Amino acid sequence: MASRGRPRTFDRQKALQQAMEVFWERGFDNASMSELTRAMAINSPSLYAAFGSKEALFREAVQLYMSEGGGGIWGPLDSIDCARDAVGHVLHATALTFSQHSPSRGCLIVLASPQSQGGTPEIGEELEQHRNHNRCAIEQRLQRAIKEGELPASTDCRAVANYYATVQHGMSILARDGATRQELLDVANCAMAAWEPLIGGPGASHDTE
Amino acid sequence: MASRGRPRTFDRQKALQQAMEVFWERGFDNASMSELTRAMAINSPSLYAAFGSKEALFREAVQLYMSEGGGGIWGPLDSIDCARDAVGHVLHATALTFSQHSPSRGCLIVLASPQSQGGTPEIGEELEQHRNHNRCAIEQRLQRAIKEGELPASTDCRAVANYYATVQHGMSILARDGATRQELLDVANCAMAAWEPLIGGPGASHDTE
DNA sequence: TGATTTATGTATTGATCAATACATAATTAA
DNA sequence: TTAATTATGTATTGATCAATACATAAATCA
Repeated sequence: MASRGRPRTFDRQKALQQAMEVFWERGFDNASMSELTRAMAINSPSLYAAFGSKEALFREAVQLYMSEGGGGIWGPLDSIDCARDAVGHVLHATALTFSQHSPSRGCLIVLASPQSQGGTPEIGEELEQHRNHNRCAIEQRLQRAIKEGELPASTDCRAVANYYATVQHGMSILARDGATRQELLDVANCAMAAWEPLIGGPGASHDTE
Repeated sequence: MASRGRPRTFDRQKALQQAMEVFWERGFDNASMSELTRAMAINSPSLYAAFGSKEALFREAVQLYMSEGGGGIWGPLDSIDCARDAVGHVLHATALTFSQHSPSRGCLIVLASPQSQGGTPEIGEELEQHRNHNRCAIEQRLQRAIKEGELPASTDCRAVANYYATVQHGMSILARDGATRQELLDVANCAMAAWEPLIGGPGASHDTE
């Protein structure tokens, strides 16, 4: 089935990639249409014909972001057998992903519109959902580890998941403030140092001396 | 020395307080002049006469924010004798401060303009400086604790300070995403669970992979 | 008193925002 | 061919942005 009218003269996927970069660097509201069209090397009517609106373009950019950088961070959470390694991977991959550009860029999901009541509420709420989804993913991974006998049943999965999600979110700010890859990795390691005390469970003693 | 011309008909401090609330809820760029003047109950010429510009108003609002909420968080860092208690206080006070409004609001310094290259670069860079200042404050507090013999000389102050600053930043995102006071307190406690492993002395480091 | 100074309210400025109207170009279907 | 369909480039829309011009009001100073 060939397409009917005049064929598109630009690569839709490459244009989307460029748009994602702009949204990643500038956030949703700060990224202007003129900035987007310049980066995508198209005129605004072509953008609206291909993507619908700035908001729809952003949603596609978020999907692309999650399938690339985000995928490497959260994808393996369920496939890694050991729960500690799984959570450790999230923080480790976060450090690597957030520092793959220079200067460090942090997370689009966290930084693009951090205020629910901010500029465009729909966007803020959509990103909030993604963040909550990731938070729940950690919590469910911990609950699975309890079922499998890896963690004690007394583990406060909600609190621990909130904690690691908080670290992951905070790493975005640290990255944006110029942290190096090594500094981000160090933060990840520091955060994982809490693992044993947190899931020590009843009777598990970690006393020194 | 009495003032010369027509006296101001509004309370400058109360107006500034209202402006701070708007910036806190909406961020710098998302807070429009019409929104600010409405909250401050003045017209824009009065605002410009009293504060200079939107940017100058924001800087004053940041100062007010730091003297109120921020003061309670970071002020006692140096006056609390035990380093662990000092850092613990920062996270504990953060949990209380971020959840004192409903819904939870997080930190103006973190959320008002999280992207250095975002909307107004000068604002982003100013807030980045404040965040870096807080990060350094923790680091210096830890170095002091080494000097006083409370912590082993092998403590990686930079890494530990980055870690706790990251948690503190991440709590802003969690708060904005609707976390309750108890959830924020739980996160603070989880983060403090890493303290003993982290300052346990040489050879106590854990790697994630 | 009259001159000076500062604040206020109305109305508006140029700039920029996201989104389109419109005429034209390039393709397929008949 | 001709009609239908889709994309492109130029130019523009109304809305909103931060910031002011201007006339007037209310105070102090001489």
